[in-house]
Amino acid sequence: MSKLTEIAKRANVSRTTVSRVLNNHPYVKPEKRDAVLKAIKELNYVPNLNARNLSKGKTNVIGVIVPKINHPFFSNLIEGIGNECNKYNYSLLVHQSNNDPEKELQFFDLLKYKMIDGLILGSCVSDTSVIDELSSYGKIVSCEYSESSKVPKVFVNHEYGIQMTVDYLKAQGHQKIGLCIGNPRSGVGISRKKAFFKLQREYSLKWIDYWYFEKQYTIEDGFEVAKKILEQPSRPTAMVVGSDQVAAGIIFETKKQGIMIPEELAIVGFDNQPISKGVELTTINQPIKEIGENAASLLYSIIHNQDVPSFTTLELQLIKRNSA
Amino acid sequence: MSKLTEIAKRANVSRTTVSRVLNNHPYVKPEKRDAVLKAIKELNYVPNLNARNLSKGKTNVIGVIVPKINHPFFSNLIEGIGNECNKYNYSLLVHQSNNDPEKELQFFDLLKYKMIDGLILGSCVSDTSVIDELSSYGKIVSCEYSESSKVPKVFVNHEYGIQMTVDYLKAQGHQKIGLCIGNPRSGVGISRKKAFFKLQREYSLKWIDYWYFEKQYTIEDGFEVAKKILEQPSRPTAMVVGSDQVAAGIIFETKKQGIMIPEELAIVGFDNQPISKGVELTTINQPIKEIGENAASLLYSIIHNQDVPSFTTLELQLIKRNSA
DNA sequence: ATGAAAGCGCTAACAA
DNA sequence: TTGTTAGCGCTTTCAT
Repeated sequence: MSKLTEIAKRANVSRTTVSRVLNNHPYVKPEKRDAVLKAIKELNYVPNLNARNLSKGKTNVIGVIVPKINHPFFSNLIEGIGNECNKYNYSLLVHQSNNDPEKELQFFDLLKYKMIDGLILGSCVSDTSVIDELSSYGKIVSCEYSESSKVPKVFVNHEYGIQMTVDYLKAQGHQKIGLCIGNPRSGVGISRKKAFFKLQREYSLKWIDYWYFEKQYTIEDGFEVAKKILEQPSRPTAMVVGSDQVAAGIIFETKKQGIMIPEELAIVGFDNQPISKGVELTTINQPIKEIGENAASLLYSIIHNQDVPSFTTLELQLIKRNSA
Repeated sequence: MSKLTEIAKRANVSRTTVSRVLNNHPYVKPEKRDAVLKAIKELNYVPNLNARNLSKGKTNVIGVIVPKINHPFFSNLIEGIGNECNKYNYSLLVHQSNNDPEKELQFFDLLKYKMIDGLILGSCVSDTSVIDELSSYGKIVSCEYSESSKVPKVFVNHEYGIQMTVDYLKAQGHQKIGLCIGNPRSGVGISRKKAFFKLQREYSLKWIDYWYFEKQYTIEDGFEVAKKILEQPSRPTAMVVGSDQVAAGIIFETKKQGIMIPEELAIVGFDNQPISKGVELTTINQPIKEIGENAASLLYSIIHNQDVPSFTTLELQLIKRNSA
């Protein structure tokens, strides 16, 4: 494993010159450059990034933390982030927190320890104070609403999304509307819940506590939710569901039991994932990939000390299909 | 940003001792250890992983390359790998290749450059020679069949999977069986294709070239495949589909057009993804997460110079539902 | 149980 | 345009 010094020797130049060639610096005479390149070929030289990282004080790696990779929302988000990283020649370190604050802290250390140049919070349950403190160690961007004023945020207006769906359902005469969300402690969960119950009171809709479900993420969770809804003595006539996966699960199970959708139970999802087309789910289109791309691009900017807006809001859109 | 030297000074010990405390080495007197710990607290010391990585010659990071993160198969695989990484305190660098050999090479460099301690090939289109050469720079594990003898492989027996489905369909009297796969150049694609056509001839099944589809990955791709099948002058009576997503898409579209499944068109998928339950898809269960976990665990072993089997085969299982 | 000293391999400020 | 030199911050061998 030959190192830079050997290249320098063989090419009869200084290590600096070799380094310059490696980094495409100007001010290197073509002859020398060629000599270096030749030596590199001959000795089969391979640079060592750890040395470079240490010396430069950066790694060209950014991290992203999500509860779980294998969820369409997050893998979509990561795809967007990853695409953008490719553009900048950054690598992407992915960590699953499982919504466990301990695991989050563990990953945050990588930012403190200079292993990553920046961090994207896909979703995060840690306190604002934790994020605030962390932000003094490195650059952070959040993909959801956060109280922390030190972190640029790129997200969609979940309140507005909820408002669109509730208004839409109300306009169709629904008075008994249930709610099903994912993690109630994440930024997204908090916004949606708050928005829903605000409207719920404002419009004086009917309400029974067991019309509320949380921590539901998958198609299979949807099966269970559907079962619970259908065995309730007093059913909602419509459900606002924070995830297309869960919504699809509800539809599958509901139809299986012979209940008509939307006549007996209307469903509105969230995300406009491919599956929603399949089950003809009315849903809120959310530009997930764009959120990821934007987040990565913002992070890149702040790493390079450029100013960025502290809020970036992307548009939501109601997609009408046949489930409501 | 205080560094190790300052801790040493403040605690009145050598840097070596500080390092020992940091790394939980034995042979440190409790008093000294406490003094060091105290200094660390007081100075708010934060270690620098790049320095450590350079010094130790490893990073505790492994990489995984997949065509696309946002596909249930791969995000599931990554989840498994990620879970296992958490156990070993390894971090996971994820890269999307888009099945582009260029992009693969780019990522492979990280192994050469010592940025990652090992590499998992989720799916890869590079030549065996590339992988062979790469393996002299670092540890690699593949999650699919590969010609390279230098790389331990953990995978399922795709030939057997195909055999099970074809046998199952044939036993039901199907003679016109179509095939739909993903990337025909990946290890998985090659195996499945070969196995299918072998049986196809062996059983003297009927065949028309337009019963074959490749590069199909998503639900939406499934819509298109279905449309194409349904407008064919001579349709297959059954389809073997290499992905539950695509299979689900085919089912959605087919049903929409009022075609009966499985009576008019039988479908068998592959993966046993959650969606397959929803659409009642007959499919081959593939322990994706376990593949990921196994791969990560093997990689960990070979990084630590332990011997591992060069093939690890996981079991496949036909899950009968209502689509065939 | 502890410390001195020699790395790990590359970069960059400065001088020439 | 090039080289000298002093780092980057931590680990580890070896001697004590």
